Amino acid sequence: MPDSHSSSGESLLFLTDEQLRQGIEAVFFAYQGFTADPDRILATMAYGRAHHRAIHFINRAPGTTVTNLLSILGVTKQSLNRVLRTLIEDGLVESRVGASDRRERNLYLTEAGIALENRLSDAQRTRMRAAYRDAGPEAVAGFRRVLEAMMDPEMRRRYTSLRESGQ
Amino acid sequence: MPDSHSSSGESLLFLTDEQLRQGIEAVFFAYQGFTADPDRILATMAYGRAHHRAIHFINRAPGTTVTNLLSILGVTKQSLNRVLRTLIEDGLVESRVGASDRRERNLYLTEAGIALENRLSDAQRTRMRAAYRDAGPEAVAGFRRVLEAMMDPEMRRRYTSLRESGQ
DNA sequence: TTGGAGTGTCAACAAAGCTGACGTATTGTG
DNA sequence: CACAATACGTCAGCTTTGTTGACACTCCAA
Repeated sequence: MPDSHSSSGESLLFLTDEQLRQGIEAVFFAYQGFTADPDRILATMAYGRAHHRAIHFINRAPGTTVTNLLSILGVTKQSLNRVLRTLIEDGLVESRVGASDRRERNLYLTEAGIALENRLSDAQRTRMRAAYRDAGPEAVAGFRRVLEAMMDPEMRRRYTSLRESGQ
Repeated sequence: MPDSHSSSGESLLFLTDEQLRQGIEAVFFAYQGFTADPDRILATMAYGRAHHRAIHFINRAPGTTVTNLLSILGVTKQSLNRVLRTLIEDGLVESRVGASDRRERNLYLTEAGIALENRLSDAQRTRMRAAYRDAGPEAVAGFRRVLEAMMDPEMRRRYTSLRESGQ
């Protein structure tokens, strides 16, 4: 994309360190809010954010493999495995031996897993819905555009492909 | 709550669960990118994200008290104290007895602390600057508006007052 | 048949959060 | 002045979630 702002003094002014700092702080405070509601629910169980993330992405891409989940979450195999094991033991996640490649494990949420996922994402969606409503549609489009630009290229690729498969 | 969008099909469509889910995932992936650069720098020292946050807000509001920092960061006194102690021992932060109320401790960055803060926030600002540039000024305005709406009211208050004091 | 990929697991450790309890100044109040 | 409350620091112990390193097993493909 050509730089359509190079002739705009406003655009230069916009990128002062102070403006950038405010953006950084906004991300920090907003992320606190973003995780607050699921965290409250998870705290009543023996689960944490790591469980939430695993449940979210298994729900999002049922049948996903462990390796794929690892690359999305960006943690080590050992760390994910600990979380996954408790979820399987508790009957929230099912691990099926891969059909074509039997080394792989395809992960699925059980009924109970889906129920928890709904509780968690309902809470999170409610906040997002309210924020979107307050900010308005144009703001949301900009919000999404900046978030996407903030991602590492690798993660943006994963995000984009998830988005395409989801709809 | 009255449905203020009943006359706008587009607005209703906008708030589908699928759209909200995409926003949630975008926040997750963007936050990975957001913390990646400082994390890389901090990993070369004996520091982590907690140190970064403390340094950031002490720099932002020099002379702030411990209690104030606690409420901004949303952690316990014990947790913050561990971080603060190492920063003071390492000569990055100075703790001065309060002038008016001598129970308080006013926190300041030292020269070395300022130097580290600059390294860390330069890295983070560079990414934000690039994202802002890619997305464009209107997108940034929307970005900021949605982030603010996502915050807990209490945090939004703190964010707003920081913003005012900063400029 | 053999190398390597995908998976799981053991052990040990670190960062960073938490609760609870306690001590010490200092300040404000009755 | 006496005493309660506030601000801060600290000790001890625990949890979650991340990390390395090592090793074993299964299975696919050359």
